[in-house]
Amino acid sequence: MDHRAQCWAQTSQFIAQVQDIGDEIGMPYIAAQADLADPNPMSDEAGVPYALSTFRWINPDSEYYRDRKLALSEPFLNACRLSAEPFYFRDGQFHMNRASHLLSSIDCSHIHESILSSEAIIVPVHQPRSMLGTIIWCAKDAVGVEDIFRHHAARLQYLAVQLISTHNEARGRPRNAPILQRLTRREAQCLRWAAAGKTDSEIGIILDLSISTVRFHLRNAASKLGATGRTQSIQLAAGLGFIGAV
Amino acid sequence: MDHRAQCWAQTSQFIAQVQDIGDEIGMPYIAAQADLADPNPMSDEAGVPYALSTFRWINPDSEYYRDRKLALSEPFLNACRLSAEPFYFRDGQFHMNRASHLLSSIDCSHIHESILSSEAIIVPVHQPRSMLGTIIWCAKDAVGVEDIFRHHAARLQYLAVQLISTHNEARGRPRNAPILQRLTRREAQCLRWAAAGKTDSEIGIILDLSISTVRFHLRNAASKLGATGRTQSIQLAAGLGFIGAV
DNA sequence: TTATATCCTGACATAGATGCCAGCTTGTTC
DNA sequence: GAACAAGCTGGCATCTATGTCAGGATATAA
Repeated sequence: MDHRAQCWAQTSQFIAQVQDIGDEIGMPYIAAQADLADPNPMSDEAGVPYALSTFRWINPDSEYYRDRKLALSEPFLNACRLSAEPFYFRDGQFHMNRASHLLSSIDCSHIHESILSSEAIIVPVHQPRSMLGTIIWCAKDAVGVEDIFRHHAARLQYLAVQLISTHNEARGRPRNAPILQRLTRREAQCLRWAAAGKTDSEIGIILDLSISTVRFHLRNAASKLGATGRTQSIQLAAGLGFIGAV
Repeated sequence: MDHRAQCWAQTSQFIAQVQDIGDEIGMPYIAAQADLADPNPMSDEAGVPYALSTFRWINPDSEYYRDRKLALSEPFLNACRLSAEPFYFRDGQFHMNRASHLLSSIDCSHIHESILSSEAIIVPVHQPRSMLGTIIWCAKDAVGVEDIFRHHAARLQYLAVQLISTHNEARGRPRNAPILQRLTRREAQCLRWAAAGKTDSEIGIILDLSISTVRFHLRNAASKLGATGRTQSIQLAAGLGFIGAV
């Protein structure tokens, strides 16, 4: 058995575990997406959505997984974009194990109309190369999600990360980079300011370099990253963590 | 007590937990960095590095945290860039709970010279907005990291994510976005191809649109993201998971 | 019907990025 | 001293992106 097939086999084991743990904790309705930017549902090797083959949903008749706005309700997705931690949904709000304002700005007022669930545990999965996925465990009625979350968040998160990582490796997407050359200090600095939208001449002023030098460093950085042009450099460097926070 | 102070207080609790669990599992030497792109060590509210105030290191005299190449040995960092899952280091190689080729291309031949540890558990923490952090638990001598990893990886990962998230919220970095407008299908498509380094006219050919239309969508996307210019749009969209995999 | 959102297209001028050429300094190693 | 790497700078021609103006098509919901 070659490696890809092995990854697919491992993936279906993780899929089963995800459903099992959902049944165990009383939140058996599950939505999963390895890449939120992908309009297609997350599917197995044969192209069958896991939502068909394994995962159950609150309303079994709805092809919820085809309309991602319904399944992975927009506020849930946006919350995933902003949080690295797992969190849960109850009483129309997001919560986690600590006091946080990260998710307080998200408008949840229309969730109940689109997702027929009162309580849910959401695990965002931020991945290399700027890929973002999520797994959501839902309950139909109130099951005391706060306690469930406190006891199982760590397991759920680790399982979610493993499933999505394995699934991605099986799909060969994102493509794994063969080499990783070291970026010099100057190259990283120029990239960071370029990502902030600065022009070459602005970067030159900021770092006290001439335009030519800024161009020199950006060119070298692009070549090390295997990128063609500034935008792709930014995309690759950001996805590998070379750029960092604003 | 205001929210930021609360986050700082919570952060030091997590810091203590990280050291405690390290002692408990027999891997008490710890290196942490919330943002790999930040040349400064991870520090508390007063600016004192956690490496000074709390964490221990194998050689207490070395100011290892000042030289990140030494502390967070280059191959460790590069492995973090490529993996969303926690993994461990033993016998000069990286391993995880499953068969994976993700980290096999990384050259580890010079690790023993720079990091005086034979075994380590590495938890990469991929965060929103393209920030990447890590926490590394090390042992001086062999302690059977394989079993430790199998039993504690989930706890370690959840703790690492919580610590780094709280620390970032305390620092107010990355800045939390107030609003998140929905990107339309076309806007997302144009962004994706722009991130791949395509020019407006190339995107037009790919999506069968005129250059004007491509420009129209990219302009709208930039305005929704609060970005000025194409490069910043890419950086923001990538960091929020709108672009996805190659 | 009237909004509203999404989507589509064109023209023009200016600023910026890119490809290509060349040369310079500084420090290290042999 | 010679050879080498890393960093730094300039000029020039061309392509690309951006700002600003204009117009219209289609569909869905109130």
